[in-house]
Amino acid sequence: MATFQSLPGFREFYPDDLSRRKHIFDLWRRTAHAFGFAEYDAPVLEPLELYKAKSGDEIEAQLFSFTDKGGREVALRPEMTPTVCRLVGARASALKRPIKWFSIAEFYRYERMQKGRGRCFFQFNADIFGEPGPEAEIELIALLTQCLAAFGLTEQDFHVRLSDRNLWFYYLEALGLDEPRIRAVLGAVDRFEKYGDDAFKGYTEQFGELEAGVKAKVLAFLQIKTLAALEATLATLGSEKLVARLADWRKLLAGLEAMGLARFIAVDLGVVRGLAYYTGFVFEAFDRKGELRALAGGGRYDDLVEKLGGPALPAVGFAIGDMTFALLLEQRGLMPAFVQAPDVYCVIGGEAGRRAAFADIHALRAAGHRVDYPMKEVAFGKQFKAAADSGAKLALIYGDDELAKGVVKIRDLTDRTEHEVPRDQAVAAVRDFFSAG
RNA sequence: GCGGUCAUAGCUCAGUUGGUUAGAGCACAAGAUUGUGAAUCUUGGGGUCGCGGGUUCGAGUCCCGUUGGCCGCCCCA
Repeated sequence: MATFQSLPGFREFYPDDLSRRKHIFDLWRRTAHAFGFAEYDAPVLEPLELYKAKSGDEIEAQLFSFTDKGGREVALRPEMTPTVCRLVGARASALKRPIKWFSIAEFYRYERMQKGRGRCFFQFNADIFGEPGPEAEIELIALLTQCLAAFGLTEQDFHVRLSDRNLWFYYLEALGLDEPRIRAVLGAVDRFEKYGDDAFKGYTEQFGELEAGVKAKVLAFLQIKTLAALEATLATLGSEKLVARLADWRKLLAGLEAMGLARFIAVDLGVVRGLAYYTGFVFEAFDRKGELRALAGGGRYDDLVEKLGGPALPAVGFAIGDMTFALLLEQRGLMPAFVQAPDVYCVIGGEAGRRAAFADIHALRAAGHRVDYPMKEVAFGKQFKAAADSGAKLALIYGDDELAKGVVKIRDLTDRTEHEVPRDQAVAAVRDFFSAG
C-alpha cells in the first residue's frame, strides 16, 4: 500500500480514464465550435471575495479556501460563472455581440462525496452575453441538447426541463402574494418533488399556513406540461407582465421546435434552481429514468455581471458536469474504450535491423506518424503479437532477409497482406498508405 | 456537519467455531518459440490482510479507535 494517497474526493486519471474524459471533452468542444462559441479559460485560483459577492458569506464553507503567502484570501474556483462575468464585464464594450463563449475546466468544492459528485469535477460551461430576448435561450438549449445527443443519447435517454422564475413571480404576484412570500413559495416548489407537502413547512413557519385556494393553484401550476395549459391558466389573470412573458415562451418553444428539438423539451415548472441569481428562464437536463442527479443546469442571470462590478449586461448560461454525464454514458453503453494505437509498429531482427529501422522510425515520426517498436530484442513471434495488440495498422519488418535484399517488408495488419518495398522508399510508402486511407 | 456500510495482490474476489508458511482467476513479466497475430503449457514478480491499539498461547478472522471508499441526509452555485 502506498504511503501517500490522493486527497479525499480527488480523482486520478490513468491513461484509460483520461481517454474517456478526452472523448467527452473533444465532443463537447467540437459541438460548441459548431454552434459558433469561442473557447476561453481563466485562473483556477480566485479571490475568495468573488464568490462571496455572488453567493453570500455562507458559501465559504463549501469552498477550498485559504490565505496565501501574501495574506490574500483565495479559493479554488467552485464554478465558472463569476469568473466569466468578470472577463466579459471587463471588456464588454469592445466585444462583438452576441458574445458566445464556452469553457471546459476543473472545479473544486469542499463537499461530501456522493454518486455523481466529488470534490473536484469538470464542467462544460456555455454562456451568451448581451442578448436579453429568448433567442439566447434557444441557442443555448439547442447547444445543451446537442452536447448530450452528440454521444448517441436520444430523447429516450434525457430531457430538458424548462421553467421560468419570472413566470412564477408574476403568477404569484397576480395571486396576491408579496415578495417575501413569493420567495418562500418558490422555496417550497423547489422541494416539492422530493418532500411533497412537507415542502411547505418552511413557508408555514415563516408566514403561517398558505391560504388553501392559493396553494391549490400553486400545485396545479406545478402539474402544467404544455404551453397551451400554461396559456389557459394565465389568460384569465389579466396581467400585462404575464401576457408579455407568454410571448417569450411562445418564441422560445417555437424556436426549439423549428430546430427539431421539441422532443427533448419538457415544460416543467417544478424546476426553480435554488433562489440564487437566476432572473428568467431556467432549465435542467435529467436522465429520463430519473436515477441520476441533474446532468446539466442553467438559466438567465441578467443582473450578475453588474453585481460583480461590470456594466449592466444580460446573460444566459448553463453547465454540464462530467461525473453524472459519464455515469449515464456508461449505463447506456455509449462510452467507447479508447486505446492509444500507433499507426505503425516496427518488427526488428538484430542490431543491423535495428539501425536500419531507427532511420525510418525517426523520419516517420518527424512526418507526424505514430510509430512504435520493441525496445529490446524480442522473438519475432512476440513482436507480431505485440504489433497486433498495439492496434497499429501497419507493421514494418526489418529482418536479416529484408536487409540482405535491401527492402523493408510492409504488412497490413488489418487484412494480413504484405509486400516489400526498397529501403529508401519505405517512408514514402507509409505516407502514401495513410494519405490514401 | 450527520447516518449506514465496507476495506485481503494492479483488478474481481475466496479465506471454515480464531490455528502455524494468506490463496484463485484476470492482468503483467520470462520461457517453451530468433520469421508472422486473439491458443496452449511452464515459471515468475507482486501483500507489513487500510492504519493504530486491545483480547488471546496464537488475530486476515473478535473488540475499540482512526483513515479512506461507497451509499444516503444537509447542501447543490
